[in-house]
Amino acid sequence: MRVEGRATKIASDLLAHYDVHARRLPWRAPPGSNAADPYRVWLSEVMLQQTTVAAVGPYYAKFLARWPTVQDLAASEDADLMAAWAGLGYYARARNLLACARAVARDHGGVFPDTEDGLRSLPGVGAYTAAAVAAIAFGQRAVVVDANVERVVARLFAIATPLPAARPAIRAAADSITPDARAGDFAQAMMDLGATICTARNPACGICPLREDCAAVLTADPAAYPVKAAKKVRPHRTGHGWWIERDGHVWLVRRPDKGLLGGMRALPSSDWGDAPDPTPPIAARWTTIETDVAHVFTHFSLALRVHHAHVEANETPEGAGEWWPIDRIGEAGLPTLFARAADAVRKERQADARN
DNA sequence: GACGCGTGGAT
DNA sequence: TATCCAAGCGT
Repeated sequence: MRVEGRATKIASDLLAHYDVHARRLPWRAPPGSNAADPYRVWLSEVMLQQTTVAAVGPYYAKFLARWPTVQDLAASEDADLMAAWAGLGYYARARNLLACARAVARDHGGVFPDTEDGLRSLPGVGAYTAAAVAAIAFGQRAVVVDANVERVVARLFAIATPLPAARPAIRAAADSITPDARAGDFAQAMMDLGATICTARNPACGICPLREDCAAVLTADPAAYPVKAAKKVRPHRTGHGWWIERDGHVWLVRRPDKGLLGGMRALPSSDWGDAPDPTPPIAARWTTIETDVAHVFTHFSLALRVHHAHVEANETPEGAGEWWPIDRIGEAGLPTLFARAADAVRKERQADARN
């Protein structure tokens, strides 16, 4: 439900600012053109979920060069896709990206649905992404609410209810200021504002184009919005990983599709539980690296104890896996935790070689 | 609605 | 150094 007056002023103020100050981003059509490619918009939106623009940049360029169309992506091998995504995090996105591309290719003739509902039915496309693609790629009026919009709207309207309980009110407020025309530009303008001016910490209210529309700027601390519930403390866990080497190769496994680092290549490892002395995947003369690999995940921090050993040419650990050439370890697509473990082994080898 | 799910940069 | 934070989604 759109309310005339203040809401109209907010949209026009913001769009006028956007026309001059819009960030130039690789996935954005040039100013004045209506050439937004749904595939590119969708690809960028999925990569940008919970991920910074700076981190996405090189991945977006790599993906677009390698898979220029949704059909190209749909035809890719799972392992290639997962390896290309390695390092970007939240790997369920990569699995859903491929599932979505294949669904578009198979069920929609290679053409993305142009409605929010149609988009919403695709794997990995939630409320935010469906609205963003509908607005940005198809020019439809959709209420696009991400963390930036939540913050900007909570401040514009000085919404004091803590998140996540405030979400319905924030969404209604966002709906009230979303214009019928240029909804895609409006959404991107809101996100630009949140990323560059109405930032989480130290917002630059002095140069904000919505300063005279904002309720929070009249308060003692605009940055206090949105109010958030207290966070839980992050537990710490210890795990073990094994570097099994044989004739210039290392044994890599593929992690189960569900759960942490799902579907990714990895070193064999223990559960991240409390098992003090887990059983190695193969009997060998193990050496343990002195310094654990420290890594922080969203919901726990981990100290990975890395063990390494050589095995004989006829030995192979039980279960599925592959001998991967160590001089091409960079191409294995290891997630960051295991890439660091591999680095730790390499460094120890180099140190040993000097002694 | 809560929880699980990565990573790296900024403060 | 520790904490916060980033264009969320699926269960």
